[in-house]
This record gives sequence, C-alpha cells and structure tokens, in this order.
Amino acid sequence: MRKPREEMIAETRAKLIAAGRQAFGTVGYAAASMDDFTAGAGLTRGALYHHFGDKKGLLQAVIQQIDAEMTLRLNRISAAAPNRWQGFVAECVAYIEMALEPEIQRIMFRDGPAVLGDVSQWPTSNGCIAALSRSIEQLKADGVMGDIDTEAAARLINGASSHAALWIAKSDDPEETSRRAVRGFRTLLEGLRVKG
Amino acid sequence: MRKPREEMIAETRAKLIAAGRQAFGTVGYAAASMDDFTAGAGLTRGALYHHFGDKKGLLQAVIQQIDAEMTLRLNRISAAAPNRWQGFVAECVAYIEMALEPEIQRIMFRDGPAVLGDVSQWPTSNGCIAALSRSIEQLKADGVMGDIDTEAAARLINGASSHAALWIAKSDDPEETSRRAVRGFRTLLEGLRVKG
DNA sequence: ATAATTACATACGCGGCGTATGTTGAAGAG
DNA sequence: CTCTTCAACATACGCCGCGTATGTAATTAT
Repeated sequence: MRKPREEMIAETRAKLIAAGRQAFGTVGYAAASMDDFTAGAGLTRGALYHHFGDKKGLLQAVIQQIDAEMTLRLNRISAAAPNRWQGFVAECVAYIEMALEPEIQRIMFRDGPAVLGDVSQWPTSNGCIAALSRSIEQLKADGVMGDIDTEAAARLINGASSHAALWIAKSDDPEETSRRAVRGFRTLLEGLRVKG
Repeated sequence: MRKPREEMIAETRAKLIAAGRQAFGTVGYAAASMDDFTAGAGLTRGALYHHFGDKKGLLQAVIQQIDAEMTLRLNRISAAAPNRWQGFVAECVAYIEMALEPEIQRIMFRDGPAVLGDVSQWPTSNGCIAALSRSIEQLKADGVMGDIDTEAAARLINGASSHAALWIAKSDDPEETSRRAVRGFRTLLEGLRVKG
C-alpha cells in the first residue's frame, strides 16, 4: 500500500463526522454525548478534539458535508427543468421538501443556527444560498424576474422555505400542510414574476 | 395588607422570569447557569424548579412574556396606519426590525426554537402569527390581497422576516443591509397585492 | 538510528443539572 | 388560640458531560 497513513486519517475523520451526524440528527446536538457516539465509532473523544478542536468544530464539519449534498441536489433539480423559471420554482419547492427530512431539519435549521449562529453566514457552508442567488441572477438577466436585490430575495426565500418546513413537520397532517405550504409558496414566487 | 402572600409569590415568579430573560438574552440559554442568575435575583434554583419545573419551563415563560409584548407592539403599529394594506406592510417591517433587537433575536429566533421546537406551534405563544393572520384575513376580505392560504402566508412571511433579521444582524453594515432587506421585502409583499 | 511530530487514548477536575430532603411561615380547622 | 397541614422556597447530594493535560505508539524526517 502506498499511503495507508493518510487513508486511515481520512477514514477516522469520516467516521467521526458520520457518527456525529447520526447523533446530532437524531437526539440533537445538546443531548449528543461525545463519549457515546465516538465510542460507537470505535474511537474516543481524544480523536474528536484532535481533528475538530471541539464539539462545535465537529458540528461545523457535519454541516459542511450536508450543505454540499443539498447544493448538489438543488443544482441537479434546477438543471433538469424545462426552463429557468420552472427550474427556480422546483428548486425552491425541493428546498422546502429537503427541510422536511429530520436530519436536515434538526442539524441545518435548528441546532446549527442555535450553536454556530446564522449558518448561511459561514463562508464554508452557504452553498444553498449561493445556488439560489445564481438562479435569481439568471432570471433577472432573462427578464423573467422583476427588479429585486438578489441576495435579499435569496435570503427571504430561504427563510420562508425553512420556516415552512418547520411548520409542515410539526403539523398534525404533514401531507396536507405540505400541499398548503407549497401552494402558498408558488403564489408568493408568482408575485415576483414579470407578467407577460 | 390584604394579600401579601400571593403578591410575594407573583413577585418571585416575576423576578425569576426577569433574571432568566436577562441571562438568556445575553449569554444565551445553554450558557446561562441557573445557579448564577437565580442568585442574582436573590433566590436559588429551588424556587425555579418549584415554579417552572425545569430550565425549559422558565424559558417557556420568558418566551410567553416577550411574545405578548411583541404582539402588543405589532397591533399598535398596524392600528396606527392610514389603511389596512399599509398597516400590514408596516407590521411586517416592524417585525423585521424587532427581530434586530438582540434579546428578541436570541430568545425568540435562536434558542427558543432550538430548545422547545417550533415556538409558533406552542398554543401559548403564537401571538405574532395570529396577529399576522388576522391582518391577512382582513386584506383578503377587503379584496386587497389575492387568493392565498392565510396561515401559509403568515408563516412564510414570518419566516422571511426572521431570516432577514438574522441576515441584517450578522452583516458588516446592518444599516445598509436593513435597507436592502426591507426594500426586497416590500417588493415581495407587493407581489401579493391585487393590482387595481 | 535517533529525534521530532503526528494521531490518537487515558486521566483528571470542574461546573451544571436534576432530585431528594429539609425548613419556615402562612392558611384553615377545632 | 392552638394545632395541623401544606405551600414556598433553600440546602445537599450525586451524576454526567465537557475541556484539558498528559501519556503512548507509530510515522516521518535527518
């Protein structure tokens, strides 16, 4: 073997991130015992502190990983749409629906902001905001969307989406609530569209 | 004195809520030591557990108090506007600006949801959502706002507002960012208005 | 070959939380 | 008026989790 060393290290890091992600996503950040989930990965807290500095550092790494996955999914969805506007709407709807997944919801929309502050401000993990901004910029260039500050629009839409997801997830009838939220959201977006 | 007993009890409760509110609003919920801030109020953790059950119970009481204050402020603002639509917009803008206040931001938009789950779902502290919903309902009845699910609209707007506030608060130039956010927000609301 | 650094594990102390157990003073019964 | 009872707290104790300091084995550098 050429580089067993670096591979082992990368593997250790990956194990810790996976273990933390699992724990944070289920019991939540505060209730996740470092002793417990590192032991579950066959390691100790020593490894965690060595690689990530502290508990927050691991959370940051987990968020970065999830954000990358979300960004990839969003890009694929918008690319698959027949035109830019529909791609944009699909992207937003997908964002709401992703926020329904318990792991994403808990880590990205709850504990993340609470522990690290506004996550979208972190330069390492603003992939989703950036993806939304790109879509909006293109729509404005195409004349499909009216005059609105790009970043402001991206953040307002981001906020509406994540809150909508929380609303859906906590409701008694998530399916029905999801339909209501998505319909309202489409109406909201339609208001930004230039009428032809 | 007629009822010194109940007054003392209410005073104790008020002291605990005030102390917790101060601590939660500055150092945050997780870092707030119950021993410390109860001692600051001349009490002990025993009083806290007696009245509120646990730390989360106190947070809930604090949130309820703040929510009542916010609701009152929002109602006054919308009532002071020349017409319903302007009152509604002013209400939304005020909501953004309230979310700029550190105490409100920290407790209502960060630690609250992280610890208790979606706060707007709590029957005791959904005053702001209810206020928004009432305004929207009236606008729809007046024919000023188009067809959109009332609660969905309220929650989407609520989410956009709170996220906008986070964005503003964390930015390098809050004044400028605030202007951008409010402008974008007005554009967003304008899209929901029935054109005449 | 030895020195130095990396990648972890182990050990220790501290602080915070929850509970179990007092203690005091006020309300109600006789 | 006295005794009982219960509410409104304070005190005491133990557990758990975090952070750090230290130890150790393996790899790399010289």
